[in-house]
Amino acid sequence: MNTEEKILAKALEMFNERGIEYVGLRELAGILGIRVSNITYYFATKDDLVNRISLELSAANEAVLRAEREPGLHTFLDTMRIIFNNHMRYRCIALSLVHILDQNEVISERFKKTQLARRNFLTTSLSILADGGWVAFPDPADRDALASMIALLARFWIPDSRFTVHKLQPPEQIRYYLHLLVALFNPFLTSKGKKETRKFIDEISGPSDKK
Amino acid sequence: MNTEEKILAKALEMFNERGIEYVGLRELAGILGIRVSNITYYFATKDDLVNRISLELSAANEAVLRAEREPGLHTFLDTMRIIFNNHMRYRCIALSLVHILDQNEVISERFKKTQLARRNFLTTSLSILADGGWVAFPDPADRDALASMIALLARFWIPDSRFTVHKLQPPEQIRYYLHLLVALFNPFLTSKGKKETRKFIDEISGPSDKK
DNA sequence: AACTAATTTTGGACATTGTCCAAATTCTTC
DNA sequence: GAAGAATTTGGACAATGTCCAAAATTAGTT
Repeated sequence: MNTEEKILAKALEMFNERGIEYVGLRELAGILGIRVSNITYYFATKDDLVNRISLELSAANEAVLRAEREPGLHTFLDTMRIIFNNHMRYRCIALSLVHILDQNEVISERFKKTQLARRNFLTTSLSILADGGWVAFPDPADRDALASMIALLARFWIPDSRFTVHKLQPPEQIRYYLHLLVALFNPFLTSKGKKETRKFIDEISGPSDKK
Repeated sequence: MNTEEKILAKALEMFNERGIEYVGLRELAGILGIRVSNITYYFATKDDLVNRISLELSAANEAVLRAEREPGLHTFLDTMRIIFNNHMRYRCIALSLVHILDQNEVISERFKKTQLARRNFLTTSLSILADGGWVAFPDPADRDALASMIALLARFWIPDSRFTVHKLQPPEQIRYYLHLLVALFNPFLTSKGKKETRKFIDEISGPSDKK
């Protein structure tokens, strides 16, 4: 592990724990046993460091979305589960998102593209799910509203967990919001869709609830 | 208008425009034609200033929730509309909420109480709406999920508007998210409920769309 | 009107932050 | 082993929020 990787790893760890804004470069350098200017050699500004970390998150998420999987509601939910796990691993980014986008031109531009791609993924996914008979939207506007709400949930469940379920452990927080995601689908599920959501719910609550 | 009020007014204006973190005390003082230490005389720390502003928002919202109004879906939606307007007037708070709560013990404690109260308001409101026949929840869990999603929407529509509809003017942004709020109710509306949501939609889109 | 006490305002200092740069050190390569 | 590139260092800089003693202003009392 070279210096650059050490910096990235420790920075992510500390940023997640205490928040990007509250970790000073001098403290980070101190813990790593190096000098501040050694950090700025690899990352000219703190923003660059944050940018790199957020690039890692983007890469992880894009890998998930690029993966070809059997279509269906279960697959869709499972994809979201993996994305939620990524969010948790890089939660410092989600927690400072507004702040970061205000400040960081590079991330801001990339984020806009990401948002468009995610929106496309969502609407096409929902259309496929409707065509395949997993869900049914009485009103076409229901589909768009669902897409908007899923996007909102995916974007803000991490900050929301600070207020709502912050006493829970991370795995339980993820479960809570995955349940909420399923609940969003609930009014539109066909019996075929219900079966897959039940399976999904069983899977995510299984590993820790078994006795 | 005394010095304290001048500081509060100009601070809110600048915080809303550029973000709390990006307005320095020296700049604020400069525009007001006073010295920095004159600000710290009234607000010992910047946090205290932010705290006061967020207190104003809380007071405005609590006044809305305390107001006795005729029960019903239309009243509920209209109450949310007023709250959304308050959020817009104090949008700097919503935009830095996570940041503020991490940093500011006083606001953080008060916020927890506010969240509980808001949650109570939501669940009892939804129960009343169900009892009154405006909405019907096939599954009792639907009601809780709806409450959670409304809470999420109310908490994060302002930051979300940065990403999604940030090219729109504030009034249109509010309309967009009020439509989303109505869409959340959509699957559960009775015909009685449908009538009131239609009326509400007409009202909020009327004033600017009339030709 | 004059004096006193309280309130308000000021100028300057302080520690901390991210950023920057020239010099010193270490590592590669031939 | 020497030359050149890559890395690391120490110290400086401006900007920020915070703080304090002194000056200026205002309010109240005789």
